[in-house]
Amino acid sequence: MTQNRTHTCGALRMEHVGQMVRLCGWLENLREVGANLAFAVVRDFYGTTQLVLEDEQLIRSFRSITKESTIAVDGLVRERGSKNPRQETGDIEIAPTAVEVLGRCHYNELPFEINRSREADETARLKYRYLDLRNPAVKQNIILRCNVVAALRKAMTEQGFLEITTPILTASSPEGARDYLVPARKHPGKFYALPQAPQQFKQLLMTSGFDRYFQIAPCFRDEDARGDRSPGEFYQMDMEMAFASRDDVFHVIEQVLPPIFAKYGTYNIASNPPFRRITYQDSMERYGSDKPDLRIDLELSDVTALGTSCGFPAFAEAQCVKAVVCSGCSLTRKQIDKLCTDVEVQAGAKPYWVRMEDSGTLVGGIAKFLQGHEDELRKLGAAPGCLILFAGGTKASALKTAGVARKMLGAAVPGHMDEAQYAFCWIVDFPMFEIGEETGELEFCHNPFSMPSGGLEILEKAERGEVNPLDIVADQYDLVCNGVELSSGAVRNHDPDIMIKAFKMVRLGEDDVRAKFPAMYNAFCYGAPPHAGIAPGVDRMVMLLAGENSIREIIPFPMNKNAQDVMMDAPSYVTQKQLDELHIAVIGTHDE
RNA sequence: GGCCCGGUAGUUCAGUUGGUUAGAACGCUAGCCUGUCACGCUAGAGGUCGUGAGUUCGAGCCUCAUCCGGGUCGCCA
Repeated sequence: MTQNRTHTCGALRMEHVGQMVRLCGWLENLREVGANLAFAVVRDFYGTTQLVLEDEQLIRSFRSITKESTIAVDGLVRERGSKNPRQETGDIEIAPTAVEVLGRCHYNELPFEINRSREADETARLKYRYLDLRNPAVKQNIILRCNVVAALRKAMTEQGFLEITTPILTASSPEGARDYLVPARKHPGKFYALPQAPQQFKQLLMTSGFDRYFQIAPCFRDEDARGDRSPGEFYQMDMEMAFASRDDVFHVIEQVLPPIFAKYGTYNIASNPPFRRITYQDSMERYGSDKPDLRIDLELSDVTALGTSCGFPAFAEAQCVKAVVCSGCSLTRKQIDKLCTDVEVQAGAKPYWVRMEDSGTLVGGIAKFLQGHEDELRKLGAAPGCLILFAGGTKASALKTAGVARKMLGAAVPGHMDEAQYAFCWIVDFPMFEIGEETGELEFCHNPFSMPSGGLEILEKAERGEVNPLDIVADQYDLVCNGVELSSGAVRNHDPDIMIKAFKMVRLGEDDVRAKFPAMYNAFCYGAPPHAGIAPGVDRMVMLLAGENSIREIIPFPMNKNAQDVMMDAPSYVTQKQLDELHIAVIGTHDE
């Protein structure tokens, strides 16, 4: 018996009735409904097909095959006696004449039931990921990912971008995340690093004249995981354009992403491009976050004057007090307290609350301090039936707490969030510098590659004391969708003079610039084009499109939270011979 | 690294104030059943209650320690 199948398990329809076919796949189920009648289900990548067994001999052979074994079945396509409208092949069934086991499943109990694997323990799913992926619902996310990556490649190529691969083994970068290091056998004591991003290579490509580059780029960062952040490695749709401005980058992204979201997404796009642009400062003031979820219709109000003067002790010394007014709130006192506690867990500070009764009087929480201020609150939108949350403290703390409160209120109170859509926006004008928490000195806020808005001139003004360095913004931007930071990008600083001046602001000299980014600095001294780029995260994009909350659902072989591959048992110990070759001495392990 | 939640049958979970032999569903095994499709019915097997110590006449339950998992904050130029 050869194994060449004539059809897949998702292909057969009424038009095939009467044909002899061969199907290959996994034996999913056997239902015996009588002494001489049983039904089996065979599954492959494309779907499932029902087999009808009407012969005692045949039923006995199927009974002896463990579920999830792979089989080849020859048989006649028949119309079903009773059809199943929920199955794509539900009009037909196969009456097998022969069955052959191709790969026996050695276990009659699996670590979890294939079709219910999403409910199973996650460690078991990851350990037996090859079984988990047999579940059509799990598999579908991987197919989605493949389609999205293919669509990105196609769209970028059509926009005139070249996909160019950059090295995986490269130099450790001095700033940013922790590097993954690879010992260099031929250079004892030296290490390669896996790239945190192809940042420097793509900028070097710009100086070479490849003026439209992109890459589905693997990026490696040794930082702890999150629900939306896989440990270790992730992919970005990295792109860069020469002789280009911020608007050119926005235009490309607004051409490329919306059709992909429209075609592969679970929801509709809230508004057509161009996407709304919100300055960083505006976003922080109005949403308490630099990645606002615009599906929520709530905004923050500044109530610093009221908060510090109303007599509420916790706000008396506050630098800033923010309020979120949420109309139509039917939460019970218990639910409000729970929400405030949840906000505290995430934001580090607790919000305070009052509710406006139908009569217009304030009750609950800090109501007694606000009595007599009802008119001021009404100006912020307060109305009978509304809940108002207050957050006060340092400006950063008040914004963060109010921002988290806004998100949680939006999710908890019906009518304030239309979940079933994709709401995009650009966050622009990020600050260039900040006062470091540990050093108390001026530091780069994000990355030093961004062009300060105003160029050399603004830095010189800052140097002369005419401009506060903290007011300088970088030509840097984020693409945000539904409260998820999809992407970060910038107009790059391609001018060595401006670079040196920017580094000087944070007390670093030309030597430091040369030492930190030798290739890029040197290259820029040979005539560099102005350039700008961005790098949308592929994993997060697919996560949004799939409507998943865990990044692990859209990665083919994810690691667990502790950066372990429990299926492959990585990381693992290596032999002494391997260590010797690499000139590595291990001085201690956790297992000892 | 901090904080929160969890760990009981192959799987998902319940388990009262600390009190007899630790339960259910699904799965598995056997039998019955001629149109099932989450098939149905009957019976059965299956448990170091994460690990260690403690309190107690008695611990799945209380205390301490420890391991593992998830979430979150720190971190992520």
